[in-house]
Amino acid sequence: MKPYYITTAIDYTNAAPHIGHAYEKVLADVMARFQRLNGREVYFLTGVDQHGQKVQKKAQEAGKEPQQFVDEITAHFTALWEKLGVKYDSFALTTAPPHKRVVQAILTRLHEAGQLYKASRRGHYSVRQEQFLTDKERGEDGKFGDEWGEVIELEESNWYFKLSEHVDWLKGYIRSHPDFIFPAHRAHDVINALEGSGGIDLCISRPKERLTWGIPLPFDPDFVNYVWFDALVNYISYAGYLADECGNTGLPDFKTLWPANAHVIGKDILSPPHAIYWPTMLHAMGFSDADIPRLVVHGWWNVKGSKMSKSLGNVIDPNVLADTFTPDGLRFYLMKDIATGYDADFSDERLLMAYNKELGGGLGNLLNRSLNMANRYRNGVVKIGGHDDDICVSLRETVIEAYTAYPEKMESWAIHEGIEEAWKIVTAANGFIEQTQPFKLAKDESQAARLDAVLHHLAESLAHVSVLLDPVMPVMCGRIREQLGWALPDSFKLTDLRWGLLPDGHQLGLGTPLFPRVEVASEEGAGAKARP
RNA sequence: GCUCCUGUAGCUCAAUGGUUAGAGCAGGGCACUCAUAAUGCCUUGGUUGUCGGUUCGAGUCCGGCCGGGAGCACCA
Repeated sequence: MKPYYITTAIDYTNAAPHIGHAYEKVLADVMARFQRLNGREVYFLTGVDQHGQKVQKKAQEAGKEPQQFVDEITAHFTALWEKLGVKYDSFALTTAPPHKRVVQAILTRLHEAGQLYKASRRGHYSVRQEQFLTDKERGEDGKFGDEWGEVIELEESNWYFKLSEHVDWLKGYIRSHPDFIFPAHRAHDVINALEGSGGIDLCISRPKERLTWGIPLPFDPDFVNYVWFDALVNYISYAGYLADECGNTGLPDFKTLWPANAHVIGKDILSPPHAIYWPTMLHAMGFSDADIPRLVVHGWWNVKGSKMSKSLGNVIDPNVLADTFTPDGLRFYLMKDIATGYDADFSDERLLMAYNKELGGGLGNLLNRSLNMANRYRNGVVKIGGHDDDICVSLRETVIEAYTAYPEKMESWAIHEGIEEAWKIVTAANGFIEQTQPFKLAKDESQAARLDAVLHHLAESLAHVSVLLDPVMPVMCGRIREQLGWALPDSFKLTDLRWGLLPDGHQLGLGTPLFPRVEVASEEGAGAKARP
C-alpha cells in the first residue's frame, strides 16, 4: 500500500498563529499518528507560505528584509508545533530554493504548452493600499470607502492561466468523484461556483514594480508569480515532483507518494483555491483523474458565536492554553469538541470541564485509583486467571467493542467518535470499580482471587485506552504506559490489540496524577488563566 | 441579488418515513471511600423554530414564513 500522504494548509506568515492554525495542524497530526499506529507508512507535510504582498508590506513597516521578517514569524509556528507535539515529516517553505525551482519548472512547462498568456486588464486601483480592488471592496453605496484612499482606474498587464479550458473537465470530475471533497456536501458549493462562472482565467502574476517578494516568472522577468500558484505547488514540490529535473535531493519518491490522501484545509480556502485552482492546475500539468488529491475540509472555531478575528479582539492564543491545560489537554479538547468538517464554538468553560472532569476525573483518576489499589493490595503485581465472572466478562466485551469500532471512526475523520469509543472503556472501568468494590474485597481473604481479577482487568483496560488515545494525546498516553510499567512493543499495530496485552506477573508502576486539577480564581471559567 | 446548508433539552449533538424523540456535559438528589472534592446510581429538563401540505403514520418528505450560517473565480 502506498504511504499515507497528508498535508495541511501552509500558513501565511504575516501574523502569529492562533487556535485555528493549531486545530488544523493537530487534526492532521492525529490522523498521521493514527495511520502510523494502524501500520501504514505516513508522510506528513505542513509548512508556511512566506511570499506575497502582505508580507512585503509588513516587513517594510517593521523595517526588515522580507526574508528576515518571515523567518521570525515562521519560528513562532514551528515552536508551537513543537510544543503541541505536531510531528511532521517535512516542513514546506515557499521561499526555499528547491520549491522555487519546481514552481519555475512548472511555469515553464505550462508556458510551453500554451497554458499561459499575457493580457491587459483595467481595474480600480488603490494607491494607498497598492492593490487592485474588486466589487467586494465596494461599500453599501457601491463606492470604495475612505480606507482605500485615492482610487484610480489603471490598466495593467499580467499573465493568466487558462483555467477556463479545464472547467468542464473539473465539473465532470467532481460529479463522478464524490470522495474528492470531505465532507461531501461542500462539493455543492464548488459546482455552484463553477456554474455561475463565465470562462474567467486565473491571474498568476504581479508586475515587479508592485511586488518584488515572489518567484520570478522564468519567461518574463518583469513579473513575479503571485500567491496561490506558488503556494499550492508546495504539495508536490515537497513530495519530490520534478526533483530530478530540478536537481532537488532528499525528497520522497513522487511516484510512490502521490496522490495526497488528504489535503487538510479550512473551509475558507476550499473554493476557489483548492477545489478549483489546484485540480485544474494539476490537470493542465497532465495529471490524470487518478492523481487528483483528496480534500478534507474542516470547520472553524467560533468564539461565543462569532468569528474569531483580530478586530473583535477575541483571538485565542494556543500557547497560553497549552501552558494551562498541557499540550495534550488542549489537543484532547480540540479533537473532542468538534466534528470534522463542521464549526464549533470555542469555550473556556468547556475546555476547563474537559480537562478537569473528563481527563482528570475520568481518565486520570481511573489510572490513579487503579494503580493505587494494585500497589497497596498486591505490590503492583498482576495475577491472571484465578477468577472470572459476568462483571469481568462485561468489561472485556466493552474493551473489545471499543477497539473494534475505533479504527472505522478514525479512518473516516470522525475523531470525536473515535475518542468516544475509547471513553466507553474509561466509563465502564470506573463503573466496574463501583460494582466490584476492590477496596472491600481486599479486606476479605476469601476474595483474594477475585481481587486479582479485578485489578488485572483495570490495568489491562487502561493499557487499551493508552493505545486508542495515543494519536490524540501521545505524551499523556506514554505516561499512562509508564505508570502501567508497560511499553508499546516495537512496530505495534492497532490490529495487534487483543485482550491480554499485559502478561501474568506483570509489574505495574506507581501512580501519580496525570492531569492535576486546574483551579480557576474567578467565575469567568478558564478565561482568568487562559487570557491574562 | 443568486445558490446552498441549518434550526431537536441550558450547552454540544443523535435518531433507514414506523413503539413513549435519545446520549454526553451542565443542574438537582442519593450512595460510596480505592482515588486528583474524585467515582457510581437515580433524576429535572422537549409543543423537534413556525404555519400549512403529502401519508395509515412526519424530527425526518414538500411548500410558505421567521431566525442562524456559508459560498458566489485577479480578494492569500
